[in-house]
Amino acid sequence: MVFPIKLDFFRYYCVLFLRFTLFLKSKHKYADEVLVIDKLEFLLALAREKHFGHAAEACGVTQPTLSAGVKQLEETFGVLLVNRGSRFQGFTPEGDRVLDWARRIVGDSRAMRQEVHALKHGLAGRLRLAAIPTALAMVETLTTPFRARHPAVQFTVLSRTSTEILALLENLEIDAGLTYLDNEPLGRVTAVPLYMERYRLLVAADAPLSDRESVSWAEVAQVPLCLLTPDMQNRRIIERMLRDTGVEPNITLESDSMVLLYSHVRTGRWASVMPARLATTLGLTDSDKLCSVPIEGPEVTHSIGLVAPAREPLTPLTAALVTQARRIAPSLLD
Amino acid sequence: MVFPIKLDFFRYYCVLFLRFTLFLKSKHKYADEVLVIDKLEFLLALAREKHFGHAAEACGVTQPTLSAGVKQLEETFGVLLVNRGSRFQGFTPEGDRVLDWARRIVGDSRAMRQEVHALKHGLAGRLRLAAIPTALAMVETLTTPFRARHPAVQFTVLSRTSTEILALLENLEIDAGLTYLDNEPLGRVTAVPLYMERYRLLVAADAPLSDRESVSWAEVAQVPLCLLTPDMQNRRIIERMLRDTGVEPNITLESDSMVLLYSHVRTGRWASVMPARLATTLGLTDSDKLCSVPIEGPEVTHSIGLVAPAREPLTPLTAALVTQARRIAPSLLD
DNA sequence: CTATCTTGATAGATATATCCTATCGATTGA
DNA sequence: TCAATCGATAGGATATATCTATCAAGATAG
Repeated sequence: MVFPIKLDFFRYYCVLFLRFTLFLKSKHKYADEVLVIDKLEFLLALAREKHFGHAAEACGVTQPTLSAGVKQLEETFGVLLVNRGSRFQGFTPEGDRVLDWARRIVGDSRAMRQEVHALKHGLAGRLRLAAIPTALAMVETLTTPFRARHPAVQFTVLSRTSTEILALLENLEIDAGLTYLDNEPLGRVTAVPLYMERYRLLVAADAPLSDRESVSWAEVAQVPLCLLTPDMQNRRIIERMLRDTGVEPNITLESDSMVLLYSHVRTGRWASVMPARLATTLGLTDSDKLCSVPIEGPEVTHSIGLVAPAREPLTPLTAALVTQARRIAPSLLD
Repeated sequence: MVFPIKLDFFRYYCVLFLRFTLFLKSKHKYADEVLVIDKLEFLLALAREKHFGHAAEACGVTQPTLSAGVKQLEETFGVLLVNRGSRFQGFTPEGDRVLDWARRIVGDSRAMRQEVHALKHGLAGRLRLAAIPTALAMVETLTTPFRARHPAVQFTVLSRTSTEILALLENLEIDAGLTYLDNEPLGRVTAVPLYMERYRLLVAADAPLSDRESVSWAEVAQVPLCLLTPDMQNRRIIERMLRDTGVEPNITLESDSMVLLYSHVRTGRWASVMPARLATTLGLTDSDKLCSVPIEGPEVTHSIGLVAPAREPLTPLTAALVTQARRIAPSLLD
C-alpha cells in the first residue's frame, strides 16, 4: 500500500514543481517561448528510442542536455509531454500531438535546408531508403537511372519489414520505402505503384520439380522449403497460399536474408518461393544451377511500390525520386 | 569487489570515447546550425515590412538584433537571402524559397502551440479575420453561431480589399478571410463558398426610382452614385456593368467605408449599388427611409466565401471556423 | 531481502549566444 | 552641402546551453 501513495505524491509534487518553475520563468527576460527546432528533434529521438540516454546519444548530446531540452519544451507549452516514473513511460496525449507537429516541423526544416542547398549546388545529398527483402533486387531499377540524372546523389538502402518501413518513414529516418501497397493500412503516405508480385518456385536444376512446366501450391507444400521469417509479410502471404491447399507446408528453414535462402536452394536440398521478377532480375535462372517454375492456381498478386511522406512539398531529393518512380512504373507494370 | 572496478573502467572508457566523438563532431562546441523559429519570424516580418527597422519593431526586438538574426540564417544556409544595398532591396531567389518554408514552419509552430493550448483549456484564443467591405455584414452569420459553440474565442475583423486579404493570409497575418472566390486566382487556399452576390439599387425612400419595381443598369448609370473606391473589386464589377450599358456612369462620391456610403444615400441626393443580401442583413430597408430596388439585366453573380490557408492540418481555431462555415453555407446559398 | 544496476533528475561550472545601447558609414533628398 | 534615413558593427551585460559529477528512486538478480 505504500507504492501508490508514494507515486501519487511524486506526481503531485512534479506538477506543483512544474507550475512553480513556470511561474519563476515568466519573470526572465529573454527566451520566454523560444522554440528551437533541435529540441523538437530531441522529442523525435525520444519517441523512437524510448530512453532518455539513448535518445541523447542519438542526438549527439548528453542525457542531462536532452532532459533539459524536453523539460524546456514542457515549460513553453505549459504541459507535461512525457510520462516519467523512474523511467520513460511514453508520452502524454499532449505529448503525442506535439510529437506529430514536431515531425512535421523537423521534416520541413530539413526539406528547407536541402532545397536551399540544391539551389546552390544542384541536387545532392543522401537518399535514405528501405525496402522489403523481396523488393531489394528491384531497387536497382530505381537507383540506376536516378543516379544517371543526378550523379551527386548518394544512397543508403536498408532491408526492413513492411511495418518497419512505415515506422521509419513516419519518424523521418528514411526518405522513402519500397513495400506492399495493398495489404496493410499505409497511413499518410504518397504511394507510387511499381509492379505486381507474382510467385514462383525456385529450385536447383537437379532437384525434383525442376523440369516441370508448372507446379501447384499443393506440390510446393510438400517439398522442404526455405522462406523468409514470419515477421515478413511475404512469408505470411506465401504461407497462407500453402495452407489453403490443406497440406501442412514443410518449412524447414527460415531467415531474414535472401542471400541465405539462395545459397540453400543452390544445394538442391531445399526449394523456395519467391516473386517471379526477383529471380529474373537477379539472373539466377541464367546459369544452369537454378530453375524458377511458375506456380498454378489462384493468381494472387500484391502491388508493390514506392512510398514517401504525404507531405507537400517533398524534399527535392524525395520529389526527384518519386518522379523517377513514376517514370519507370509503366515499364514494370505488365 | 570486481564489479566496481570494471564499472569504473567502463565509465572511464565511455567518457573518453564521448570526448573523442565530440572533438570530431565540431570545432565550434555548440550551436553550429541551430535553427530558431523566432528567426524565421524575423524573415516573415521583413517580407511584409520591407524594412529592417520596422520589421524589428514588429517582432519586438531592436534593429541590430533582427539584422543579426537574418545574417545568422544566411550563415546557416550558406547563402545570401536578402539583397541589401544601402537599404532593403528584396529577397534573393534562395531567400524567396526560404521565406516560403519559413511561412509554413512558423504557421505549423503556431498551430502546434494553439492545439496544445486547446487540449488544456478548450478552444480559446483570437481568430483574426478580414473581409471585403460588402461582406462585412455577413461576418455576423459566421461569428455569432461560432461564439455560441466556443464562448472563449475572440475575434479581430479587418475590412480589406480582396487582394489584401490574400496577401494577409499568405503572411499568416490573418487566420481566414471572406472574399470573392471566382474572380481572381486564389492561390493555395481552402475555400468554402458561402453565398452569391447579387446587386440592387439602394436609394432613399423619397428619391427618384425608389418606387420602381425594378430598374435597368442604364437607369442606374444616370443617377448620382456613391460607390466603393476603385481598389475594391466590388466597385470594378459594378462599374463594368454600368459601362456595358453604353452610358457614362455618374459616380460622384467614392469611399472605402460602407457607413459613409449609407449616410450619403440616406440624404436622398445619392444612390448606391450594393449586394442584395447586404441591405437586408443590415435591416436598412426595414425603416421607411431606404429602399432597395432589384436591377434588371444579365444576372451577374459572384461567389463569396471563406478562405483559409491550404495547409493541413489547420490550427484548431481555423479548423473550427471552416467547419462552422460549411455548416451555415447551405442556409445561405439560395 | 539485500546488493547492485539502471534510469532520469539535479547541481555547479563554464563557455556561448543573445540582446541592447551607442555609434558608424553609406545613400538619399532637399 | 547638410540633414535624414537605413542598415551594419562594436562592446558589454545577461541569459542560456552544455558539460561533468552526482543523486535518489525503482528494477533486478542473487
